Amino acid sequence: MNYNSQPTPGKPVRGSKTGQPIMVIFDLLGRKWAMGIIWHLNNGPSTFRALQAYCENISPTTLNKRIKELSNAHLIMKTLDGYALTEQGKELFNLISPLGKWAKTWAKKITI
Amino acid sequence: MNYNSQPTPGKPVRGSKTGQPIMVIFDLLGRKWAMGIIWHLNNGPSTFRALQAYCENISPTTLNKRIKELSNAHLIMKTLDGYALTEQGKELFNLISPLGKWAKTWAKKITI
DNA sequence: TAACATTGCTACTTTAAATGTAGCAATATG
DNA sequence: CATATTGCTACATTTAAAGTAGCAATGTTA
Repeated sequence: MNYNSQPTPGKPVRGSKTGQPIMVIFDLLGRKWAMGIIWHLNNGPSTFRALQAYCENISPTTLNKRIKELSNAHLIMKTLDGYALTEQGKELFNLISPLGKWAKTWAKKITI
Repeated sequence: MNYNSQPTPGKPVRGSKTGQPIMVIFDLLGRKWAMGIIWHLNNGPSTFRALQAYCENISPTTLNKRIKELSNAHLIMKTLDGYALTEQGKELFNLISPLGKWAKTWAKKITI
């Protein structure tokens, strides 16, 4: 089986030979720093180096890969001010943003 | 820098030296198959082998790691009927479930 | 305008994560 | 008792991510 390194709807990804959209998104977001990048960019456009600084330990190699993948997926784009969320990226952020509040209560419950 | 393999609130994870809950969640869910497992378990309890079958190419090694991590995070648990979502796992599913519908429209827009 | 700083990378090596395959002990089923 | 199923573990291989160095392009300062 041959999986594309760029998760694309309609093409096989890990978890779905038919490329079900939700599985494509899980594959895309389930890569290191992908959600963190989207989370951060909601604060406004950011340069490559600023993103690197935000994602404390990300290597430029990995950051560059995530940027390309998320750009290909039309979730982020390059602007004169740096990388920024697209309209679709903002939509996605709005969907995952409730996780922030939930995570805090979750953290309290599971921490001894 | 030494990161725990089990993302834990309050302990450093990739992306947050202080272990901010949202970063812990991103680290936990941003591992292969983690979200897929939660997604699938919302349909009801599932055995180890059934989960393997659902996550078409997951190796038992990786599945076992994800199960342990998600169990430690109190998102899934073992029951007499197999692995199942905890109450917190159900809460998390409810937060990520809108992604399913959104992913479909996203897929249409980005597919040529 | 020459020197220095910043940005957005690429190249390369090392380390960690995931995959693939085999197989075994425990329990259930015929 | 034989066979099947389940829940793994062990181990080798492959892939992804991290870590580090550095360079070309552009901007900034003296």
